[in-house]
Amino acid sequence: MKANYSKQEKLKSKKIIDLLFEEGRSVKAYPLRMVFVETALPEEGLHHQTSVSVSKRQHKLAVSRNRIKRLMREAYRLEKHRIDTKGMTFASLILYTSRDELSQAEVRKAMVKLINRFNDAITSS
RNA sequence: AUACAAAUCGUCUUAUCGCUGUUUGUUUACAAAUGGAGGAAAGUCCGGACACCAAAGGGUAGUAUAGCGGGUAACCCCCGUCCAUCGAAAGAUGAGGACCAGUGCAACAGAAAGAAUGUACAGAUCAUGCUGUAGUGAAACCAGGUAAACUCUAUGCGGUGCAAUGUCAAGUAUACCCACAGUUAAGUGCGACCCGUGCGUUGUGGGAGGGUAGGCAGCUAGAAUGAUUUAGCAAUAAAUCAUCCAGAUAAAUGAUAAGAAUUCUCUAGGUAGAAUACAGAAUCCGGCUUAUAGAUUUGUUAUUCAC
RNA sequence: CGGGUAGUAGCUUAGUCCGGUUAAAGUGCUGGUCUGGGGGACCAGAGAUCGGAGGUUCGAAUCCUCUCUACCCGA
Repeated sequence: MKANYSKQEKLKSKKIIDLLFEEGRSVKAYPLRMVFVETALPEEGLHHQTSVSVSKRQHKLAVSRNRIKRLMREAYRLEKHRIDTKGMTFASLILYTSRDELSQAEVRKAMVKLINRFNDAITSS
């Protein structure tokens, strides 16, 4: 699998995002938190759509929010081959919960941990 | 050495892996080529362009501006200049029209602060607040002061904003629109009020559509940028030549590695370590205001030293 | 993109429109008295240069300009 993260893989539907906050389950790996739900996706041939989010309350400057989101996207791009959806389709949203700005290495390490816990969570259910 | 003014830059290079606009080629997802944040993109404080709202009405109210002259598409902007205040100077700052149109206001002190009146001393006088000085106060004998007090004068301002607006496809209830004919009472649109003006309710005929989630246009070639010349004290304008320089939409512009540059710290051979500001386009321009590590250039002021 | 509200003792509010003598009140805090002690009541006291900067004025919490923070509303 190629290590890219293009427009088609981003979660954009407002309805699915509302569904996530109502019915989604979550796994955590500091400083990240992933909310996910099993649902049908608008794009054909994809097993997983995701999106990233940073709280405006915790990071007031647009510059720092942009930087954190870029780091999260980069980490997801490099590590998404670890995701195993077992043939089901999932939508998810990754949230950043820390007030501090971390380095790329730390975010990537957390992303690996997060994806492993996600795999465990959907296997056990 | 010090201070003042004006202007500029505000990390760079290479490799690998990605994101995104456009073009081309295969083909419907890849490949190649080529673009991809700022001086403030910010605050949203002013002024416009553009679009729609009945035709873009009249008056009142409201609101903004305020020496004089010029610049500009326009301005609460910019330039020149006079005056006032601050500074040793260069220079900086200024909502700087009118209290002989009217109304109001002035704590404390003071005889008296506005249909005013009278203390002490001296002088003058037939006599007297008649004259001067003192005293209170920010302002005191006069038809004073105060308009960032109401107000007056002059000038400007219709409203809403690209989620404007147009268009395409999907699709369902009669709440929508147009034309004609009759009706003029309530009501309602035109930012507020008054005037004025449009609509109205019924019938006939025709067109089509609310809400929801989308695609496309608007959407970036412009009061554009750079250079030169000319006019002008200047702001700025004109001419010629050259250039194309972000268009995302749950929202691109990034990550890693190596090297270089600048600054600081330790040590004094040079190595080692740390840091590199403020901050991220969302219709587009012209300003203002605020944030900003550090670096550079030009001009000017007074003092000292040297020649 | 557009519009609005608030900021004053530790906390909650007056005063701001229409400038003036010591910025007012409740609660909380500190000390004292009453009680064997606590609670409670009573008495006394401290605590603010009015979010920040500049301007107008003789004088500014109040008027004007800029700015910061928090919150709300509309499309």
